Amino acid sequence: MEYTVQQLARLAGVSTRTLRYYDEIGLLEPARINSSGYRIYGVNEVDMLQQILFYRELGLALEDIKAIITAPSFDAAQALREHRQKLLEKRAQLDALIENVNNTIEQKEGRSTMNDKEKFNGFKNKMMEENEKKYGKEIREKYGEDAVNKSNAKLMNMSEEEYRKVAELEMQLNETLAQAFAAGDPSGELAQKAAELHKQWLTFYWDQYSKEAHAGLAEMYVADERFTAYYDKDQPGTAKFLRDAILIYTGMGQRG
Amino acid sequence: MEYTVQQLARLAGVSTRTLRYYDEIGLLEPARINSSGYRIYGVNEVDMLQQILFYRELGLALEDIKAIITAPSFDAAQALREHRQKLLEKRAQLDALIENVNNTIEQKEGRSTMNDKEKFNGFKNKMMEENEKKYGKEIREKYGEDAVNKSNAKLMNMSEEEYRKVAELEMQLNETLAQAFAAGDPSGELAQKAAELHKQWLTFYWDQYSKEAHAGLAEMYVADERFTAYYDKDQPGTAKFLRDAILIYTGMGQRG
DNA sequence: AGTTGACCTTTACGCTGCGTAAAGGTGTAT
DNA sequence: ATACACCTTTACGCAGCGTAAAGGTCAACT
Repeated sequence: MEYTVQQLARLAGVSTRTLRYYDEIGLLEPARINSSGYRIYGVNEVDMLQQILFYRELGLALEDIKAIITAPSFDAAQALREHRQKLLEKRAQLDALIENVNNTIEQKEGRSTMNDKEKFNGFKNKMMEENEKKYGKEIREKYGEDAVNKSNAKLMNMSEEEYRKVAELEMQLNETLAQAFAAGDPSGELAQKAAELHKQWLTFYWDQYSKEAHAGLAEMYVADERFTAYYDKDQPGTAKFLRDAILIYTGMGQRG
Repeated sequence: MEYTVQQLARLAGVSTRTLRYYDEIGLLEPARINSSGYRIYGVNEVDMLQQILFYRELGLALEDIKAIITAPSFDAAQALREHRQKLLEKRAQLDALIENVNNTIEQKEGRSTMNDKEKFNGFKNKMMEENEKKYGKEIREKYGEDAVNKSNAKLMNMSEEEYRKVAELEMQLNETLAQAFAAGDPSGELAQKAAELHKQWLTFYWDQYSKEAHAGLAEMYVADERFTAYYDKDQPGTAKFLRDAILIYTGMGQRG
């Protein structure tokens, strides 16, 4: 099989510009050029491109990818380790940045700094935790025997790292939700993103996700005043808004 | 007070190019231009620049900074929250990348990398791990922002080969130290060799070595009982002995 | 044969935040 | 007068393409 730029591009899910660029920098040259000057790629090039895209997804620079795939004796694992080193340093920098930004925001808003536990507790308080478990019981009856037990086990079993992640997810969710609420459209991009974040957040507590259960919980946010109070604490109507967004997200809006 | 570009640049610790660029994009224009076309900055501009650099350190785009500082009614906290959102997303992406890279490395090396637990269990136990991190925090304060982050990154990044090396170094250190302790003289050849080995061992964990930090750690070996307990586990007094040897080795003994 | 319309080509600017010349004017001390 | 430190503007380069612009090619339809 032979392919023109566009055919290969479609096959691999990249743009034709990308392929021309790869040709330009000598990363992936076509098998041959036809009489009209068209780039013609063969099967080998398809394989090469797969490789290239694989490494690209790992975030390697094209120059590094070139070194890896053109020199057969090149130590790819070593290159990856060096790459990982860079990524880790980047993340460390990001962490420091986020810390600073957090502190600045808190300072600007006149709040004091909190430690992890306070953050966690401040977000979702004990009451909400109880509610979550309580709702879990209903899931258990509806969606399987030990879903709740697993959920609890999952919670108890959270490492500090996971703990941090879930707290972070919650922050993201709250922010996105607030912005989405301001925008006003539960089917809008922001609101759907909030629903997505809510799903991700849920998966920390629920062992298995289902659209039905997700939509069910959304309904409870409006039906149960304790949930409502929590989500409405800054902006009244947020719980309802979140429910609508989730119903749209799960596609369960038409049935209830 | 009035300043030329270079004077202001030196004052603020940026390049003159940066100031000209900020002028170019309208982020910070000089108070006036003198008859020769020189940029002249006044006290207001100094204050502005401080603000700009503050936000720049938080990683905001110059365009956003411009919005914040030029529009007095602008909600800086809101901008920061949106910025944080971006940072959090970036970090989530980075985490995913790192995961992928880790998996790829493992696969390529056929299980020759180890996870953190495996790395640590071999030689330093959990307690020492905590201590290392704890001391790391103090380094961070004393010797630079991200020394610790880099240190952790370095550790995560160790290949099996490097891991073996550090384990071997530790064995050598322990043996040499035991012999030196038996000999009794911290300035003696064996003790100094132990100090040297200790230094080499440290460089696996610290991104940059300095005599000051080395001597500081040595002091902590005596000051902090958890360190002491670790080094004294076979022969009481070993921690103290190692400290003395290191102080002599680093030439920092006279100051403490 | 002519004309679409979908494809192909090369050239080149734009994005971010400056670093780094290059080519030339200014200010001041010697 | 000369040297030297300072100032100016203009402009390329960096990574990895997106996005025109200006123009050939190929198959199909009128």
